[in-house]
Amino acid sequence: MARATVQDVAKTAGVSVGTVSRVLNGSPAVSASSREKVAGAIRELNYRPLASARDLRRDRTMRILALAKNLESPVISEAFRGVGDAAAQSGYVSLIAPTSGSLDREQQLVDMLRNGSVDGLVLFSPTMPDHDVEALATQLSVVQLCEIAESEEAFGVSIDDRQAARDITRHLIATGARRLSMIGNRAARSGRLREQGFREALAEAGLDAARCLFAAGDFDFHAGRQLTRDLLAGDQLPDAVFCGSDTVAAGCVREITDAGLRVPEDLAVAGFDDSIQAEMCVPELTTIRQPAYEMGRVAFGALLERMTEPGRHRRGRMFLPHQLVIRDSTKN
Amino acid sequence: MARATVQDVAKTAGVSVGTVSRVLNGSPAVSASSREKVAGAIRELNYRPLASARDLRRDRTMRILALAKNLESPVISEAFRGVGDAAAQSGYVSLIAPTSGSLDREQQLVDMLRNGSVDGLVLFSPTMPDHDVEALATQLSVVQLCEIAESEEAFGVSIDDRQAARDITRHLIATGARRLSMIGNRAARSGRLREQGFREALAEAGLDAARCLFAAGDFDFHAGRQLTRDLLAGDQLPDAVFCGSDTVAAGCVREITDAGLRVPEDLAVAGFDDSIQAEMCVPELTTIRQPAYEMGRVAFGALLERMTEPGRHRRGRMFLPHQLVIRDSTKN
DNA sequence: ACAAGATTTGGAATCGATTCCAAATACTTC
DNA sequence: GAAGTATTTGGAATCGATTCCAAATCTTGT
Repeated sequence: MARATVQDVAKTAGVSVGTVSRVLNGSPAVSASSREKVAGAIRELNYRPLASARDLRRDRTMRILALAKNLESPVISEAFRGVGDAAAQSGYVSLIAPTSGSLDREQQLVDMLRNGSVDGLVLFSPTMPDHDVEALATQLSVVQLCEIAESEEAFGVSIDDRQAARDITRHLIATGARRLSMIGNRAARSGRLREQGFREALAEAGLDAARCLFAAGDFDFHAGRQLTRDLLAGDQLPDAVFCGSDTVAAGCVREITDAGLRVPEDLAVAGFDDSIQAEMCVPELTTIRQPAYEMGRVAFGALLERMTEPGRHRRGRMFLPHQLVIRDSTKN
Repeated sequence: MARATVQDVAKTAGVSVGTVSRVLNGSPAVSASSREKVAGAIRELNYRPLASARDLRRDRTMRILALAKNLESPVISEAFRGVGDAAAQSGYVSLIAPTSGSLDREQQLVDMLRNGSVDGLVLFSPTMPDHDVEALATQLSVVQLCEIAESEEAFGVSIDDRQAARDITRHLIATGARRLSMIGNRAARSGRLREQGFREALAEAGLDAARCLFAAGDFDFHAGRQLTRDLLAGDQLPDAVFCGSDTVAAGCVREITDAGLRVPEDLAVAGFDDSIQAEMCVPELTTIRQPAYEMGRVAFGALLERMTEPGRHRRGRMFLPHQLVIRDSTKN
């Protein structure tokens, strides 16, 4: 059996297509009897309005899409829950797709916004250059989340990564660290800001950074181990390491422990994100908590504004407050 | 400026809409000169065909959707990469959405298949009852991945969870365990199969299960800790614990270690999935590796078949081979 | 019972891309 | 250069839901 159409429903209900559509869309200008007849026909035929026809006529889809390099990150996952819940409350469906860091894949997905497959886009970790993000955001309904391009025009929601890194580095210094290293990710926008904050905290304490290492490829547990191994192979050991993520910090702690050193007595380690990894680690990690869920809700709010009020176009970045979470991987 | 249409392109190119469409779709019946003029107009107007209009006319979207309870699971994430890569090779875009275990949310997303927003559906961990999965799969293009409903009609790809659990339990027994406990998840279809396999391995060795515990809510690190705490509070300790996931096993190991016992000397612990958690754990976990990426590819293949050949409809389950990975959390 | 007003209804036009058919043009071959 | 075939083109019909307008029906007050 082929799919039933609004015509079929009209025929079996003995009314016109106009009336069927009015029932479908809850128009008040329908008599109770018509409403019933239509409802009956819909049930009988198991009818569903075809999305493409509706979208074509209405010129919107009530769908949004989020793009992220990968979906495993707890922060992204949590932020996307926030987006999804806020979206649902406004009648939108939110979907997500991983780009795997491939420009082609990202392009293909961004095209879904260009060709009207979705009404809006949330960018978690764009692979395209900042300039392209800016161009895209000025033309269409786009909001950035977590990783924000350097641009006056595009709008984005995140924590103040620089300040957060400064806060946690200050904490390391306050607990007695004097030779601080960092394991960072210069490939990420947020990673560069965190490095900045780290260096600022050192500068304000009149300290110089000990050897800092930056990931070449992935920024994960294995990278954390490898970079820490390199760090430990150096001639003078640091007494604290600030890692750009909890996962990397977990690798760092593991490598230090395997080398027979103690955390935090010999080396303090700090992470970032307050993901479950921070709690799984032994000792548990001092880290920065991001209000990811709330960031997602706020980001959707801005996107909704952008989608529904063609005039308005927010710009710049919006910071939500982060929180320093002190655990056993740093001295007290 | 409003969006350009195929009409606009036709006008500026000085050809008919038919010709524009033919160029768009790579029809060979177009002269080189027309092709060029159209290409020029498209560039000039920055034209993109509107998805809803195209989809309406073609009666398909070239999009598929995957649903999972949550996206953080490394197995799901990896399997979805497989789906995505295979889909891309066939010109499909694949999206994913988390249901958070909410029936309403799941319903809303499944409706995207019903109303033609997508051509096919991949179900990772349905919240709806098996019976509904079966009904859905017989009517529309659906394939299950990892978690498979008990149904003859619906098709699904997974490992043989029962056999895998049997394999790893046999390994525990082979290394000397005699009092085996399990920390499992009866809420999941795969969890029930794993419990079955666990019990079968015990039975064939003539052993009785020691106290087994099952999660009430989430099946995560914290649940693993809590359930292990309960287990250790019992009067007679087991000498091995089989956990239904690496994350739970990590919680289990942590709790055992914190209680001053040693893994594997006092208690051996086995996980499941071979996620990164298994390597982050100290000691690293013996576990079962799932060929998640390949499972994803295979699942998409079946889905494609279902979407394009209306007659064919695979049924039953397809198993891909798992692998026992032996690490330090069990004796050798 | 009739006019004026309110409510409900039918049906055609519309959204934008695709496709089919017939017409037009180009190319062979003798 | 004519006849025939092959290539290219224009344009109308189509997909299915929504919406607007005019017509029909129902209320209400007198």
